[in-house]
Amino acid sequence: MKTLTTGEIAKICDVNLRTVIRWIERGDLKGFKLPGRGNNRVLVEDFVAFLESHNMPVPPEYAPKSNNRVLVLDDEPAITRLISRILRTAGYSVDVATDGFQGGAKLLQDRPYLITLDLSMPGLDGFQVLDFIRSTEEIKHTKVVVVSALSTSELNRALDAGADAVLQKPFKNQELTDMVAQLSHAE
Amino acid sequence: MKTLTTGEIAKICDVNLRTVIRWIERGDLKGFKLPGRGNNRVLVEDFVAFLESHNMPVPPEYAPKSNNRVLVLDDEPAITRLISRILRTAGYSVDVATDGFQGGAKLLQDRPYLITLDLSMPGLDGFQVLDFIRSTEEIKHTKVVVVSALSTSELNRALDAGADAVLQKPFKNQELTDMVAQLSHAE
DNA sequence: GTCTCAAATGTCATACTTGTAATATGAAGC
DNA sequence: GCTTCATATTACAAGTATGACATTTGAGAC
Repeated sequence: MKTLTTGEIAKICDVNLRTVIRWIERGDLKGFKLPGRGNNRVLVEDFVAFLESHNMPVPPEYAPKSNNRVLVLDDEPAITRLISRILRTAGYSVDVATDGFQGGAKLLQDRPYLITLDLSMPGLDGFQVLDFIRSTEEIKHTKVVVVSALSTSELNRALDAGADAVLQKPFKNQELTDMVAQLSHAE
Repeated sequence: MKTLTTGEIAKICDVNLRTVIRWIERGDLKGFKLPGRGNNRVLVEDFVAFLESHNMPVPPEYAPKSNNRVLVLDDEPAITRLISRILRTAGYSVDVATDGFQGGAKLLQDRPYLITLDLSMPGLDGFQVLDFIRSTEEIKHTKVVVVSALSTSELNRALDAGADAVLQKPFKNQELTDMVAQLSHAE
């Protein structure tokens, strides 16, 4: 549970420490007090919410949605290695899940900006996964890139089911990076 | 009777260990000393009371929670229906996941108190799931009941891997409810 | 433009809290 | 026995809250 002190916030916002305390007292910034003399602490998430609600710049290290966090979900290690190498080289922060359980857990735990999804994993229906993602509030905004060797008509079905993009195997490195880059710059 | 060390509390509150000791010395935080060198210990309930009385954030894993939320993970609808009917009748609030992705996602989304886990789901290695749960901070405290038709030796392996209890199929209704009840009242 | 006023923010001194570093000692594991 | 790790202790450094007061900022009014 990472917290910030008034001094740290003062430096980040380039204001006086006294001012930060007043923000907290006034209720503009949510915080709490330590038992001792009542030193203030602010949860990082509350601080970021404060910054955003006032259109203040959010320092990159606290930006929650750095558009470059990607989760690769595929059961074949050869594929995950390939994709993660390509995307890492392109500057993305890549995490890998090799089964459905890890995939679902990491998606909700880390909230990556984008996920690459194999449509045909053993014991896992890709369309069902797509549907679950789109109907779950916490992750419905996740960009989904379907990577599959299935036919074009199946891939179109994936687009209908809510995929943001599809990539037919085999693919060229640049096709993948272009696609991910486009989705990352979308908003 | 779960207790916390000063180091653990320091991490949770994001303060220095020295500070935690001062809180205890000053009487802000109720604790007691072990005989040896006088290492401090704090009851979880006292710690939570301390947090609440100072309006400090309480980490979800210590928040007073209803011990009756259960997630059933199994790919066979017949099994999920059976288990969820039994547990619902026994008064538990039951959610169901029929594939690994849903299982992982719902575990991290809803943080149920207990999960029933099928060891042999298609495309999903139950031992790997167990390992993932035990090594992921947010959910490592989840009670895991393995339900399987596998041999006793495999079930023992599951216990070694971190399962809190195992249930060999076929089982009687009461075996399941007894087991879940025992784990729910464990702490 | 500039005057005025009010609100917000900065400055400073003081007292208290918390962090840091080094060291010593018990706890836990082998 | 030994090693490794976490914790307690000490003394000191650094950070923070508070109050009183100064300064800046922005919005009207003229």
